[in-house]
Amino acid sequence: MSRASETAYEKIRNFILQGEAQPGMQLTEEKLSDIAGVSRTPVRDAVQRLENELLLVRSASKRLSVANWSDGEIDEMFTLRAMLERHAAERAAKRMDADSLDQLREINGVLKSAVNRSEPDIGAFLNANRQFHDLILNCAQSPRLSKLLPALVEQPVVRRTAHQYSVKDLAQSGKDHDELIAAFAAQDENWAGAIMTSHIRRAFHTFSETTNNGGKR
Amino acid sequence: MSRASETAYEKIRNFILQGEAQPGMQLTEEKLSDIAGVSRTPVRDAVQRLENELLLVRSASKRLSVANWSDGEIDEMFTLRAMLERHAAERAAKRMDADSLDQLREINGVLKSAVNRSEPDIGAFLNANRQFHDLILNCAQSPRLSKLLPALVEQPVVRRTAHQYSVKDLAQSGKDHDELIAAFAAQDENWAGAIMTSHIRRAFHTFSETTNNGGKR
DNA sequence: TCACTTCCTATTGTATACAATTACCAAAGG
DNA sequence: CCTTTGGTAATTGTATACAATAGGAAGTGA
Repeated sequence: MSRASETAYEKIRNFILQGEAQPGMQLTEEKLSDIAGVSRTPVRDAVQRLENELLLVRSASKRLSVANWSDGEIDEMFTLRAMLERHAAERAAKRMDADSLDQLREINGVLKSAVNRSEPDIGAFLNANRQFHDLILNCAQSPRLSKLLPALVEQPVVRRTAHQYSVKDLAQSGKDHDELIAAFAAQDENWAGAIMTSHIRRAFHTFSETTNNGGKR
Repeated sequence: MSRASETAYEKIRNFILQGEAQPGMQLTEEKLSDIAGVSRTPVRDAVQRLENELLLVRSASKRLSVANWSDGEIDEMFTLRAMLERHAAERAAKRMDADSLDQLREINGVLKSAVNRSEPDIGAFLNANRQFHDLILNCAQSPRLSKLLPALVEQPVVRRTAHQYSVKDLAQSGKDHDELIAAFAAQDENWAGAIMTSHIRRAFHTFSETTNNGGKR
């Protein structure tokens, strides 16, 4: 995307995710253009994107506010994400080529080395994890899916959990990826789909525990 | 949404769906603002929405063009739609109240009366059908789902099939709705989900036949 | 005190002018 | 004949001014 529009998106997004904005907080386009340092025009572009990702919501009278997720809605989000990522994994398993497999292995290596050290590097972990899932999504070769999924991934979760992962959770993620790679190598779509499903379920479980929302499904 | 922005959305959408625009055709924001009769500002809003629905696509250099779906992509769209609508039906089955049930019955009545006449009223049928599915989506009470699904429904299909439905297909749709209503009344989520899945599959099959794309899955 | 009306203000929506980017084409050089 | 390079026109991106609309506070009457 264009420069101002993109920086607006990123700055507003960080503003929301990294704690400066309270859920439910009212915002105006002008405040956001101050934050982003650009005029309202690109801000409006960014806002529309963030509305699609449901990070921002508009009241009946067009007023903007920061989304405020209920536990039930977060649960639902993980459920949908599990459905769609499973589907992506299934498609990817049928379409995976040797090059992509190698890349997956490499990314997974980075991910593990970020975890296997005295002080795990959460940033590097999250980054590699994202790359891993993005690559699978690409291999699925579905433009629709590529539009739908990113709006579901990560966002409302990052702020609350980024510094709360346990080493055990991080290690489990690496193991899941190992299994996924094996499933892709075997071109076994059912296996890949099943692993992906439980992978996301685990992510939800981790989320529920670290945020003490009861972990009910 | 706002007036100009909304009319722009509708006019451009009609322009695409009702045959004036060829798939792959290049467009400019200025042409679109001529079509819509408003300035570029609201047009850009509308374009962003239509990009999300994948009716418009942007080339690497930001040029706009009308989407051109391959058979495989349309297939994929129906698959995703089936997944999400099934999920919506399952949730709706657990949350359906007496009022909504009555409304569903009423809408279904309208739908059938649009079909059971010497000259079926396709417009009325499509309208009632849409209302039916929208109501189910509302009952599912999932903001995420309500964002994701509408971008998948109907669009790239309407133009090619609107006047091609057979009376048999239309009648089958009414029967599916009967079964869905029964499943909702019984609050049987598995039943509702199963019916919805085959309902969408049938829609895809009908689509494939009437467009002679081979109907391969 | 409560409801209702009426302003004023804050906020969003739209148009337009201008800046920046990109494509297109023609001319030059190999 | 092909490729490259420059310039120009077309197109998208951004800022700003203004219009329209919604919210809220102050005032009025019962």
